[in-house]
Amino acid sequence: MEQMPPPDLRIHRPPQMLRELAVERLRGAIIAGRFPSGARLVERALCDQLGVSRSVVREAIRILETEGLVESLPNRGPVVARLDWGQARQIYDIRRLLEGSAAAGCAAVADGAVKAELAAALAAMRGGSDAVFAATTRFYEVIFRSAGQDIAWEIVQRLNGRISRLRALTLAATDRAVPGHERMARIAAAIAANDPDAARAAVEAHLDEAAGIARRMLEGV
Amino acid sequence: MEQMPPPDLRIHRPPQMLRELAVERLRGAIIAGRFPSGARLVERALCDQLGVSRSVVREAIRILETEGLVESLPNRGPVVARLDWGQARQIYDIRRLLEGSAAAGCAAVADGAVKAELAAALAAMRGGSDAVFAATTRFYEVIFRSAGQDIAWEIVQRLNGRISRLRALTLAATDRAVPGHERMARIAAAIAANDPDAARAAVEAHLDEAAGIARRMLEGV
DNA sequence: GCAGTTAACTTGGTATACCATCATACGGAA
DNA sequence: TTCCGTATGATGGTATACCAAGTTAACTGC
Repeated sequence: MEQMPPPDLRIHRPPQMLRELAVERLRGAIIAGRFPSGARLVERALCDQLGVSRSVVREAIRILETEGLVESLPNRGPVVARLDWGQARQIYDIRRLLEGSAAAGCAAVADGAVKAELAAALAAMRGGSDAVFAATTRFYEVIFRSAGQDIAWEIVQRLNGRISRLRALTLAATDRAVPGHERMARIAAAIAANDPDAARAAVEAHLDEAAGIARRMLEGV
Repeated sequence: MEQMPPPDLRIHRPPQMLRELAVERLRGAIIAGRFPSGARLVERALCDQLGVSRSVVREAIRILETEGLVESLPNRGPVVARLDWGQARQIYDIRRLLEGSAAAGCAAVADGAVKAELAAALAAMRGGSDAVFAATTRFYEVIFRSAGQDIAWEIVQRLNGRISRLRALTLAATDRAVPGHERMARIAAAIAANDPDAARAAVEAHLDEAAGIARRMLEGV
């Protein structure tokens, strides 16, 4: 006999650990530019601002360090990492390889469900910049996961933290939302047509454009 | 007139932080198989074994977590991550992309100094497995750095932590040291000839062979 | 034999204290 | 006045003790 599934009545106490929340807060603040490049991250001050203890702050900083958002100088403590065009170029190059490969792999195996999810993410991109960000993330996650490349997806997400700082400025300066949507629609179309080469080319075109914008912003300064 | 480079007289006080030492010890122990897959990493026990305090152990575990060597279950604590062929395959795929690109980039720009360093690393591979490991690392570091791909090098190093666990078994089982040396010599030759395509092909052949060995080990079980 | 309770252990988190180092500001001597 | 040394404070790094919540396992009573 099939039992009724046990109803999930749990209080849903945040299963997220305090340190994860701290990481997200800090990462968000850095990406949003509330901590400028080179700013010192004073532990005790962060404890007050986040309302957590030093252990949590320190572990969070270690994690952000591995993401390249923070770097610790000996005897000086952590500071917000600087981002120059040399680094951004490398990151775009790596994303070009990884996302291109994932899009090709996804196009090779995409079935109806994958295509529907991509279309849904694309449709969800109407709205505020928060919705755009979430939908974009979802879009790429579907591509990577369906291509069976979870580890590459993790790497790309970590890399994105570093260059997401550019997005804040990009969005503030130019309204790139519409062309971005267009580019992603082209990627989705190539995947819908199960055309790996076209998918890779679309991804690379998208990234080349983004890299160009980043370059103008970072080199112009 | 060329000035003498300023002599480095610094006392060289261990600039390494305790936490870095702990990370290296733990990583080494996991790679060497002293902590089997799935084993729980009890914080207080590690404090005793490493002779450091909980703060250090916890931060070290966070770092190993981002390397994929450890994963933390809520309310259970950290355990040694399991490595299956699905993950290893993904890692080899990513290395194929990144190392292939780096070798091609290196071959495109390599000058005499780079070629000499590669030859030196190759020569240093005579010796115990420690020397082989160090020389191999140095070999790839030269390739990535000379290609201007420091960030990709960091990523590859992090990924390598995960599959280095295989190397311990590989070396124990088969003596792949000699063919490995041969493969790397072919990479160095392609770079010495400034032939990017050949360099990429040599790297990919090397990795395909390594992936094949890993597959037989992980799928056979 | 089995169910329910309890006890021990572990974790995540916090607070606190201590030390070494670095930067700065102050004060005295040439 | 200027320079040097020192006192002081801020900061990071480390260690230790403690608590609440959860898991695990044993134990006990039926």
